Amino acid sequence: MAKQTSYTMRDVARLAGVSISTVSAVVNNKGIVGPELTSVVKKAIAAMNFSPNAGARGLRTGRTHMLGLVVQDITNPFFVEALRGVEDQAIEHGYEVLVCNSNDQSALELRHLNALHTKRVDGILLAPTDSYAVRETLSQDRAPVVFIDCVPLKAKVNCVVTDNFDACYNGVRYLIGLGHQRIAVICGRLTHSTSIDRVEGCRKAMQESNLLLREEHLHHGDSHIESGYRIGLSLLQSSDPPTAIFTLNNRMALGILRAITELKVPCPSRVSVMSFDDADWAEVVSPSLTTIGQPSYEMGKDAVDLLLRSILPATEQAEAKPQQIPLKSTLRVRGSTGPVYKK
Amino acid sequence: MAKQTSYTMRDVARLAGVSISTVSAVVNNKGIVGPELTSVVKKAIAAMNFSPNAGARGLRTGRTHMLGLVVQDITNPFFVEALRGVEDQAIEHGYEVLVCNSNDQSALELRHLNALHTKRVDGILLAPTDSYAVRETLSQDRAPVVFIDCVPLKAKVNCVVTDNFDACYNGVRYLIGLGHQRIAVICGRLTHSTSIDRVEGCRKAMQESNLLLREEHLHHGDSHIESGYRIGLSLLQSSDPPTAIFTLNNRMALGILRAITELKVPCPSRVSVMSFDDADWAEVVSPSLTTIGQPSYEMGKDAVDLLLRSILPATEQAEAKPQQIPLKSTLRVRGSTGPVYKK
DNA sequence: ACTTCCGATCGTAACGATTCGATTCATGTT
DNA sequence: AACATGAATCGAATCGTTACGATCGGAAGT
Repeated sequence: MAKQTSYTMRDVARLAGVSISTVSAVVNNKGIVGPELTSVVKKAIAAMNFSPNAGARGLRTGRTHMLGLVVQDITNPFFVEALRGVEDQAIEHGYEVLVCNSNDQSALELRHLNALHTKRVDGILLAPTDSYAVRETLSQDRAPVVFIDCVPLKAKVNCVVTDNFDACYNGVRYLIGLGHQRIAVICGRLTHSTSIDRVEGCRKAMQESNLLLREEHLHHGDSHIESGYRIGLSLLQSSDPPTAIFTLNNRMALGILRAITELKVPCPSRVSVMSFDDADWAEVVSPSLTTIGQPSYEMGKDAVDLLLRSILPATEQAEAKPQQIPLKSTLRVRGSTGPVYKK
Repeated sequence: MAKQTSYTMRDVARLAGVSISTVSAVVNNKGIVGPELTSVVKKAIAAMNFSPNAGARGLRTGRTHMLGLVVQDITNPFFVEALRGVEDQAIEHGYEVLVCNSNDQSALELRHLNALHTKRVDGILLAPTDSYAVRETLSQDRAPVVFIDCVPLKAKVNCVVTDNFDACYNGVRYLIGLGHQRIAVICGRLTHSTSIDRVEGCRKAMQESNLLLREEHLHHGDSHIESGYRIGLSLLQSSDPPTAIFTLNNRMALGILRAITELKVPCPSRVSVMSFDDADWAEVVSPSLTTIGQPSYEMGKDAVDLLLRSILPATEQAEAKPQQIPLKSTLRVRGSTGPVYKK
């Protein structure tokens, strides 16, 4: 194996017969090097296939041009879309993205955050698995952080989130409008602001119609397919099953659907299903799934914008106070929801 | 904003009253520092919340402990699973992963590869969009590369791939066993070794049964949902439609299914559908989808192992010749395939 | 008592880039 | 002719770490 020894600016300088500083000036397009020297240097660079050592550069300049993205579960297409938004926008501004999947384990999340600090990334995008690792991270003398999807409880931070409360409120009102009264809500872990907001949105809609979101109708999953499946089975087999099921995440919706097909429960005639988060398979499953879609790609993009704003503060006062960028979700009615079944 | 100035080893050394070298020795667990000094230094490190600057370290040691992963399309769950395998295994060995999505554009792929080189990653995992950027990348004095999913045409390289040929051969034989004779194959771009192998596998199975894989039955998509949908529509509406459709990728399968539900073609009674790549929605779509599943998570893991082996050559001769690690796919028969329809 | 040796600690020179003040040289002004 | 101006180029210091040779005691060997 070649021992990975690339050329340095010194080599280029020697070949071109100029000083190292001149090479540096050319590489960084400083525009202060005369045209003929510039071309000589560029020729040397091309000849040697020189590419600057980002580590050394970062050491000197204090900027690494890397962003860290820490997501709770990369398996979730929602985060993949967000990742795409992040990447596209990062590239656009000359940044690379270090992707970390914390796999719903806050210990791993913490480890990732520390690794990112050691790598001296210029900024961090964080979709936290819980809010506890956060205190560490938000300390001064660490890179600025933008939260996505979910904000740490009672803390003022930069974040990009969707209108979870309103979206669920509207979703449940839609179900109630179809005549449903026994609505089961399957939520993720309530350590997430996201889950809390969504549940509260549901609760408000139900209260307005004098329905209670009773404990027995609020089910706690872990955002994964299996838990949706398990809860779905028990729900559908209970003596007094709900007429509508609202999962607060699309992985769990897959589990519910699996339970439904397995038990051959007619949907939506016997039970309606609605899910948070859209997915590309939503139109193709049987029946096609009514969802509340979030603009996840936008979320990633906007988050990078916000982050870069605090990395490169244009005006000194602009970056003073934490900003929250709210995005709108949209209800996409498909085949899995319908009027309530009358006995 | 805090101006992102972390403590350095000098600061720690001063506080602990020792030399910088001693701090370094402690940080790296060299085991040559006396127990009492070690504890003093560790205390100082903790007090200052010191974490070493990876850039400086990399500059000195020549290793960055970063791996680059370049995938053609992060939207494809197959690559997400592979990514998970890569991450888990990388973490395990103390590496971080720089994820790059080339979005099926080879220009972007090249840009990513150059960026990774500038960042001096220790190794690269590459699922190429086409084989042309490869020559650049495989040059000496660049980091070692392991290809995943797809190998550059006629080049001996390190790679981890599945048994594309055999899997398709077996898949088509299965369809033929069900009585199908008019089998449409929808392949991705034939610049991929993967696509080529798969098509050849199909071709062999058909030839053995004296069927020809005629040009008109080989359809070229671009691996995305839309192209599957478009091809599906035209196939199903043709005057002499195939009795079975085999998509060589799961995104296109979604497109086919969309076309089928839209045209209300009974499946599998009128047309059978089979797809390469499993997905978590495959059991839930209507009808559930017969697939050939690849061990994508394993692929990622194995690829990292192979890569690390050429980064840290244990014995000098071990890393001499390129290795190919082959993995097995498995046919998962579900509801979308059945006996051929008799008029 | 004198050397020898060894373990623990320290100083310093890299690593490869950027930055900034110093230098050079040609031009324009008086 | 003497000097100021300014553009183009260069040298040296610096960023934070690791690696390696030097140093310094004290224990052991004779």
